[in-house]
Amino acid sequence: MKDRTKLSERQRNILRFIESYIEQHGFPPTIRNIGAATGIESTSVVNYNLNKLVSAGYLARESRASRGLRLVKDANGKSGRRAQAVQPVTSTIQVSLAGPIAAGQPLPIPTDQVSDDLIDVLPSMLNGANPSDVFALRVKGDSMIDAMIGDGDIVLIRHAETARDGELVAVFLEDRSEVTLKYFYRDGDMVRLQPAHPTMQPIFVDPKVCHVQGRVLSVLRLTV
Amino acid sequence: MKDRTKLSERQRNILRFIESYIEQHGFPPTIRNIGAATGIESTSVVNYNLNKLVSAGYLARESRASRGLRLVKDANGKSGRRAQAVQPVTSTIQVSLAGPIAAGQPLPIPTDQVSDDLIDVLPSMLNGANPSDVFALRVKGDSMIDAMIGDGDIVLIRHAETARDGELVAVFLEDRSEVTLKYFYRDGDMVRLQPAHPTMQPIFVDPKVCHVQGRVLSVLRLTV
DNA sequence: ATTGACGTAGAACTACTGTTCGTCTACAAT
DNA sequence: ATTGTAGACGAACAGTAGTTCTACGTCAAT
Repeated sequence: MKDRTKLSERQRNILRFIESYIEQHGFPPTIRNIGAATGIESTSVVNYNLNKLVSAGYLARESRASRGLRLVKDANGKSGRRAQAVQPVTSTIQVSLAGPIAAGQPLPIPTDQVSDDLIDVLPSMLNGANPSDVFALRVKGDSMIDAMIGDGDIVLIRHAETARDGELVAVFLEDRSEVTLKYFYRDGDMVRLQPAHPTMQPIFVDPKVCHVQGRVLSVLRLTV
Repeated sequence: MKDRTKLSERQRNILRFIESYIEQHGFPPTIRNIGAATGIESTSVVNYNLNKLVSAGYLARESRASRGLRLVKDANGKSGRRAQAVQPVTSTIQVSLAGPIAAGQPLPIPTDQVSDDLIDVLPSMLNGANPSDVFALRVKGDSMIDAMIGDGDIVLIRHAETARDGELVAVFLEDRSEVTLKYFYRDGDMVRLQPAHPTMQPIFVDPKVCHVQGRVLSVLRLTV
């Protein structure tokens, strides 16, 4: 672990100032704020020392973002966090959380509503999908239990009209007029919808009456 | 006290976004950040709503300072929110991802190993648990399918020796010498372990031979 | 003496970001 | 129909703030 004594006087001052500034204001200072407070005339010098502090593991910076500073360790070297050199500053993505799935009702189109609940998800849960194509659905009831999805689970779905074999999709079945989540397979001229539970029988339907609404990217369950 | 219902949907979204942004980044978002996240095209509209939030007592702004925002009350109207400065807040929490569950093998103790895989999770998935008590487990095989947990799922578990009724726990069963995930209930002198699937029968075991390893906080599934 | 690493300066440059302003719509009151 | 208000939009503007570049001095190693 880096020793605090390796920091120069200036760097300690800077660190101390950032801490107190954040405490006072609720947001970090600018480079020029720091300079003024620590008697450094040149912004480049502040910048230089800031970068030093980053290397030493005390700070994280967001490039080009004004006030893009974050304390990682305090001036006493306490971090409470592990090695932390590569702490990925992963940002989360907000996707709209549509109301509970109601049987017999097609899934909502996410691009329309802007005003419903939002949840944060990790980019990794989107599997590379465009965030704007993705929406979340809170599952109500146990009708999806065959797909190992239970009451209260949140599923992330990427809008799609088509599906490939083996994908877990949300499909609207005309004859039952309901939406369910099933594994999708083409089987000759028909579509086979396979529940996850091995003891359950698959459903065979005509592609004409089976409308794929989207593909399930991931499932989130908080067992509260 | 101002009523939260006086805020428009947009304003609530904005507030929520600011909160999560600060939590993620350690500093507040810009007006344009907010707009992008809440679907507002115009900076002036964001500015307008920001001022509304200030009047409503949810925010404080520092004029002309970029990212000059500070939360005064959170979106639920709760103030007393600690100034949120000194503690570096990281967006995601890293928990160690232990190897696959192997039957007959007690769960590993997370505090020991430092060097195994880490995964990022959202703080919200920890349900307030202390991150250092939490570890992740990748489930192998379909033995947990009764608990709606399938092959490849990742479960977040908080270490615990005891459990309360209704909690989904990881238990080590001496007589079978295996670890499984089941819903935990005390039933007289015995412990009833209830599978999630309604058609499955519960297991009754003696508390002496049933060791709770931890409580499942959440389940994560990426349907790749 | 020469070199190179390190810290410091100053200033110019570019980008980022808050502010302002004219315009537009919807809706209720006049 | 007219007016007023709240909310929204987009573009332009100006102030703010990070980055880069050149230069200078110190100090230890060569």
